[in-house]
Amino acid sequence: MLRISKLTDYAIMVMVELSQSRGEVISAQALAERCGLELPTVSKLLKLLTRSELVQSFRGVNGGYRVNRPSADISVAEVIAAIEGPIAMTECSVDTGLCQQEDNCNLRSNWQRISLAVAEAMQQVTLAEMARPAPAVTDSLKIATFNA
Amino acid sequence: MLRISKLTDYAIMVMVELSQSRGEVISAQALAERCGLELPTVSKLLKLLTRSELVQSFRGVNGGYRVNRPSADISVAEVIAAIEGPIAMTECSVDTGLCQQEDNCNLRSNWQRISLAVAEAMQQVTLAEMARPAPAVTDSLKIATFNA
DNA sequence: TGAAACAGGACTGATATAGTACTATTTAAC
DNA sequence: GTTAAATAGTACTATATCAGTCCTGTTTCA
Repeated sequence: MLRISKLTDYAIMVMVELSQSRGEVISAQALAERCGLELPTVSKLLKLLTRSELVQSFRGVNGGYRVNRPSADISVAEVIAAIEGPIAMTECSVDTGLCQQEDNCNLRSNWQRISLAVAEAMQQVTLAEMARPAPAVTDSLKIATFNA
Repeated sequence: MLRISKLTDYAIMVMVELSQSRGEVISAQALAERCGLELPTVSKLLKLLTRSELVQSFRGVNGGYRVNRPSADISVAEVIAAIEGPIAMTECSVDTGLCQQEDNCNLRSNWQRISLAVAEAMQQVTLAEMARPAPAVTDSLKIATFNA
């Protein structure tokens, strides 16, 4: 169903929560409680988010996590990439040898193009926007025509 | 990584192949050979595609499958939906009770909005386009700003 | 009547995801 | 210095999904 994983969904929740207390250092425990998630799960996410430098960690007593950038500067795409890796729709012809028309298989380049469009869409949605209610449907993200 | 399943990838291959012989009835066996896929796999896909009325099936000797609509009228979104079900990014608050801020949880509506945008993007890409090489990157699918 | 082909469902194995646990390291406070 | 709080890293397990296969039944043409 073309969906992101539960963990990524959680990660957005955690990031939104964290970025609403920007500058403040918050422990994984506190975040878990605020988000209604399990501590081990939240810890796992925060480790990944730290590696991608979306959050900064502080060890020791009174340690925790903090976002540095304002939430309007952090895109959903960044969070997805931190948890799931690069956004791509298919491995398509990665494991080829299958497709007999390999040479004139145009699917691959088209999939890449679609992936790019989706990635761009995600890049334009910030955590600040995720924290607010979505505007009316008529204001939805719009996709320009695919045709050149 | 936000990807469609292998089966959906295969389904696009099969549909592109089928729609290049529009009007002609082609057996699952023949399609499997042309696409370099296993017969059982292709059969499975064709059954799903038939249920979604993307293709028409004919039983008995000399039976097979056929697309009725021209490839320019069939979108990638339709094929994805036939195999994977509706396009949606998250179940988000489907299994809630987790999120303590349920009432003012704005994530859900935003995810729906993003899903809608992605679905629209897929709706604009036709099988005819998938069969051709992708235009230059500068002509990529573009997503208009998320902001109202 | 027999063979070709699809329909439907069930089953199995592989892979990915989700969740958990354990050990090590860091840091502040007393 | 010792202790407790907290993150870092890694490994493990269970579950769910996905991919692939197979079997039985039905339809249709020759």
